Amino acid sequence: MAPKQNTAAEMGDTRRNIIKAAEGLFMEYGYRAISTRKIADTCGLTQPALYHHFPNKKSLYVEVVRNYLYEMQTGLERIIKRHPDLEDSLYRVTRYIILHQPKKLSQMFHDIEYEMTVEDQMMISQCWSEAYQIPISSIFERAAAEGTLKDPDSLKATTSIYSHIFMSMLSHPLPGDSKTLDQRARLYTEVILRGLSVENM
Amino acid sequence: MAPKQNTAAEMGDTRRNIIKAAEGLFMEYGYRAISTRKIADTCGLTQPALYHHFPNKKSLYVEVVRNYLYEMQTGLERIIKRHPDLEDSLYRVTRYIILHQPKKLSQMFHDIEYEMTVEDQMMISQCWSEAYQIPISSIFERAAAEGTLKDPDSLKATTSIYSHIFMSMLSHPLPGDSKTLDQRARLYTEVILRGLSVENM
DNA sequence: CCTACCGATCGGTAGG
DNA sequence: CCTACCGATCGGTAGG
Repeated sequence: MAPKQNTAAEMGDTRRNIIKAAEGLFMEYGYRAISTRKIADTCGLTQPALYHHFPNKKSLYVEVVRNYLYEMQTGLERIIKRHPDLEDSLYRVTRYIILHQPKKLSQMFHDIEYEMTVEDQMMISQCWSEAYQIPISSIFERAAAEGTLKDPDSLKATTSIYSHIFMSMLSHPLPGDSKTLDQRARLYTEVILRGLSVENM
Repeated sequence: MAPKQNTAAEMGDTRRNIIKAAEGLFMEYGYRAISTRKIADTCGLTQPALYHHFPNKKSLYVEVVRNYLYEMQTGLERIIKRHPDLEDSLYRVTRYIILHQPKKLSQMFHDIEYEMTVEDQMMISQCWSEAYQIPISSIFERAAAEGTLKDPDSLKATTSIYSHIFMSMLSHPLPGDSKTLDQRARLYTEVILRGLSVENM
């Protein structure tokens, strides 16, 4: 019985399967909590077979993150290009992020900070910046130029800090699951743009 | 040579030392990433000695979280009782939380959700509610009664959701370390109360 | 509170 | 892509 050997096309399929299975597991439970055996089981492989596609666990994780961030970047850039209005753009971006964000984005940050090498951290933080920071900051930049946004200098901030705060708001899902996606997105947009107080100014 | 045996008072000291050492480690690196040996080393003990003070790793973690949440509750209640004004109160609470919050609060949530038993989760979520949710909601409740806060119903929300969003904003520290504590707290207070847009209403 | 040690599980390798 | 296996590390226990 010859051991199974796949064609190049099948290899590529298997590789994509592994990345998608690992994405779901890593993002929900974290890097340390997921063993290579668990990932292999989910794909219907034995654990050593993973090492035919990736040199080690860490580089599989890096591929998962790169792949996820690239998809997010593509999605956000598409929305922002098509919707120039500040509130409309923020609402659509919020919807998109809530829908596509892995359960715990902060889990991902933690794993990158404590489990990856410095080189990987730098590469990933570049991808992160291109996927989230730059697209969202560009919304605020555009609005600041139009005069519909508070001048960042007046708050001793920047549009980059604005986008950081906005992303933070979205990173912990609201507890009440009764609300619709639309309601959640409208609530976040309202709060980030106009705040909670009644008397404005 | 008789093995070392401590008095009851010394036992209590050792216990507190363990909790404080474990707090720093667990909150920064996460439950799984910190071994019982690492905690013991930090306290100058051998690993099996920990089991003289706590039945297992999980119950030590639970004590760490309870202790942390209780200190936070005391601090927040004291501030809120003394400062009735909405903006003033939020500013002081923000300062206090930034100063006393463990590096990654979301790390704590993840560990509680995935590493603790359901019974411990229920007990801790009770403590969490008393430490954060109830005190911060009470600020918003008071302001809503005064009419200085947007009616939660009008946004299909509640003061509890307001406080959840507010806490989310604070849970990821701002990247630029150049800003002072005061600047950070003022920025958060401004954004949560009045938002980022210029035209209000 | 220590020394000595256990069974389980981990990431990764050898060899086919 | 599989079987078989390694060294390291983990949480926890025995016994004094």
